[in-house]
Amino acid sequence: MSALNEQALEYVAKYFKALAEPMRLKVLNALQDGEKNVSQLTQISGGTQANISKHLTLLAQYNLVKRESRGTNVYYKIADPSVYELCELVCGQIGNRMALEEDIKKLFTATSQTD
Amino acid sequence: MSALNEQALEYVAKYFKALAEPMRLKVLNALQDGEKNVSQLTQISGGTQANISKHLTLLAQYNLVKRESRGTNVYYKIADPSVYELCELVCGQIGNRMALEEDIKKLFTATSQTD
DNA sequence: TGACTATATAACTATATGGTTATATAGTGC
DNA sequence: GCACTATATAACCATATAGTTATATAGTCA
Repeated sequence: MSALNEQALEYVAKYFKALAEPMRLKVLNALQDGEKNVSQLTQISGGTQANISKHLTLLAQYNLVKRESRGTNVYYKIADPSVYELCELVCGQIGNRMALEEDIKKLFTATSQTD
Repeated sequence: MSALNEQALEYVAKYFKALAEPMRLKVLNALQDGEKNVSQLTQISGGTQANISKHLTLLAQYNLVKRESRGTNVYYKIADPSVYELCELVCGQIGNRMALEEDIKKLFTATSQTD
């Protein structure tokens, strides 16, 4: 990272920003076991159709998911599973190091190792 | 990540959010070769003192950096070097997969492997 | 064609936040 | 105490964005 210039930093920041939203993480989470269409993702995530569609559009813009229309449905899938490595790393860091408060610690130590 | 609940997702999202800002990445970048005080970081980053101080406060809240006062100076250092793994992963992903535009590709392939 | 379903988008609101300027706080040395 | 330096914070503005509602678009099937 040492030689990254301004423009590159902005790109990296934007990438992190795409992941910095609970609903988008939820969607990515739901896509772990394979592609799903918008209706399915809407139901799983508990959001509204419009909102999920917006998030999916954003995720697709950052190439985090791939879009494929089939009939009237649009299926989305993870573009690169290495995105989950990021989440694992973050969960690990939070679980191990950031858990100053006990209740937060519990959230992660109990659940983050199950993938 | 599969079993993460709402609260955990929010925490992960917040963590990503802490990294989703060019100036903060710049500061973290500047801390790669060891601790620095606020004045140094202000100069390196090119921001204002108040702004850098705000970013540092936020980074400290998320335990991304550690704070240590010595005299009138306050020194900050990376709390856990594994944060750079995240950046590496992201740089790799952007460089390899997200580089739809050639000019963006160049930003990363030329510079991101130098750490 | 028309009814129906699935998805995307536009317009809007409310909230969060990055940056700035000015000021407060705190340590050092006289 | 006073001057000086370093850092943090408060108040403010401008912008970005998550979510909502309503509507548009597009595919399917009768």
